[in-house]
Amino acid sequence: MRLGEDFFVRDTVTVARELLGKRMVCGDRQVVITETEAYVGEGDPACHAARGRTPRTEVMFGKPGVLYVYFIYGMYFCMNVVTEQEGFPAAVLIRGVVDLDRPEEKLDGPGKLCRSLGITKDIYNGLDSTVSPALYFEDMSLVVPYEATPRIGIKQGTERLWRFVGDVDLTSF
DNA sequence: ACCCCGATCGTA
DNA sequence: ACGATCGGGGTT
Repeated sequence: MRLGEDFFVRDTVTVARELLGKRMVCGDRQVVITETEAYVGEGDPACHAARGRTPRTEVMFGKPGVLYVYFIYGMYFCMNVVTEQEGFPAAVLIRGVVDLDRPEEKLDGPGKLCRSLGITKDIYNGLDSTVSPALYFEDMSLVVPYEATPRIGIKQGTERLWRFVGDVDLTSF
């Protein structure tokens, strides 16, 4: 069952935690989410929208469930899903997944998973995952133990434990 | 127009 | 721990 706007419109930290163990369908690829981070509004110094609305961060202010894909370090893309109500800029960064068909293939790292899944800004930024056939999320009633840690690669806001690393067990699949 | 640096990755 | 890499966002 596809995750809809009602799932993503909630508190970002909750959505980040609950995305662990959810299935992500991207074209013919099926992966399970194992690592996420929450970026929450203009009061979060690590959030791209911390300094207000800009052309890049526009989608973060928009509809929950829409993808925010950005380009970084001259060579990587990173993928987020927008959360909370329209007008409040927040999103969950997808940092790690495992391939359901090749569980040994760990796609750990936001740049690596976008490269492997072919997720680029020009095609995927602004895509609505609640209606798009190209990329969407599904519940798969998987219980995932997790730990919360500081977010990776940021210099401000490190005191917030908004990175979630799941211990995903796929042996029942 | 342009400068600077990043929500990274791979290797050491 | 650190260097590669470079597009483009944010500011001038």
